[in-house]
Amino acid sequence: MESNQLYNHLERLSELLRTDLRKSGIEHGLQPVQLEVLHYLSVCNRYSDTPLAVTEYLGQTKGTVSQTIKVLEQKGLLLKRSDTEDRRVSHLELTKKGHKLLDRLVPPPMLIKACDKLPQKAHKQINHALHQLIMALLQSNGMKSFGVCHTCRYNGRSEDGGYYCNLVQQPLSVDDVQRICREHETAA
Amino acid sequence: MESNQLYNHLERLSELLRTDLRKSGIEHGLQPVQLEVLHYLSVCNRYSDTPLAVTEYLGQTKGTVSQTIKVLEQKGLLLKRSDTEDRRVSHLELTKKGHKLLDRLVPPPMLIKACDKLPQKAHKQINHALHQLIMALLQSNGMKSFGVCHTCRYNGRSEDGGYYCNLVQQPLSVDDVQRICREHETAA
DNA sequence: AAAGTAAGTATCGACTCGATACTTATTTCA
DNA sequence: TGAAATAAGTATCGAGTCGATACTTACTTT
Repeated sequence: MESNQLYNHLERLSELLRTDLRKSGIEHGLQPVQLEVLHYLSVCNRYSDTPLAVTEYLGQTKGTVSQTIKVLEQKGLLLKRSDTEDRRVSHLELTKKGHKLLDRLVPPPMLIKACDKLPQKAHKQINHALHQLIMALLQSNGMKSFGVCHTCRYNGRSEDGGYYCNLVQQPLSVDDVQRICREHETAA
Repeated sequence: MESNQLYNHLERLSELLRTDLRKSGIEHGLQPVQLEVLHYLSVCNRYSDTPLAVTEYLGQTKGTVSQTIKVLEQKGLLLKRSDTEDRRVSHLELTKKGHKLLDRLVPPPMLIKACDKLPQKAHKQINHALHQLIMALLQSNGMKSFGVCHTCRYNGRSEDGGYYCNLVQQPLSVDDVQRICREHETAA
């Protein structure tokens, strides 16, 4: 069984990460899943900052995510605003307090320490390997990729040379194209 | 910040794995953490099959682990036996039912699918990268390695040519040296 | 306008997990 | 040798997770 060893590693890694996340989060009254939501919101684009997008990203139900968001809002770490076009939709935005907290906790200190000791080359290899694995997982299970616009098949250029999304038919800034989008589809 | 991208990947991977584990576990009435305990017990050696070892491996408190184990015992997935030498200590052992269940759920189908699509070479690279990362994490944070006896500094040979552990002063079988030990220390 | 659908919320129950206090067994050491 | 310290594990509590279900509100379809 080839995937056995791989699973051993993944489970261990996952457990180490989660334990560390729990430990550093608890000092600020945050659960692992809450940190994950904050982190996601800090890297997603303006079409992907809704509760539903979080739901898809985390693979939970919308009820569960709704709870998590409520708590984060009460803690003053994020702000909820109704969409002006479709009032069923909410947009979530980190507050300054939220950003500050995230900056201190993510990436977790444990990981930073480990990275410092790794040579540049190993670092690159690991990053590449992880990316490859994630892609394989998503593709072979027909899941959304949640990649950055830059690598999306809908991403193009407008006449003035700027970036342009052919799906939502909107221009994108340089910052935009480096953010995660829930509509992302890998370029062919 | 070099570790940022790495963290993005790790968090995503961890989340994907956990969601899948939750989904497949729920069908058998098992939580992710319960599956992790079962899996650990299936790969650890006879010095590492105690509640305390599980506690260290999962990075939780002994109270929490005690609960988890109690549930698994009630479900008939594992057996608890008192140590004959030190009656404070319990040894945990998967039942046939436990082994059967684990065989069906681990590795998770999602991962198996992904592995099938990955070329042999990529598979090896990913495995190596993960191992390297785990080692870096454990070393730079002074944590127990939980490696297999085969790679331990205490592992040696006895006069008759068999394996021998210089820490517990006991001979080890061929099967033994491929199992995870809580006393494991990386060879110098 | 009515039915259908989508986004999000409210509530409930089973479960996790840390904290604290406890029991029992072993070790230390005066 | 006997009391204190320590170790392994359990019991209990409370805050929080998470899925299921039912609901509200808003948009879409026909």
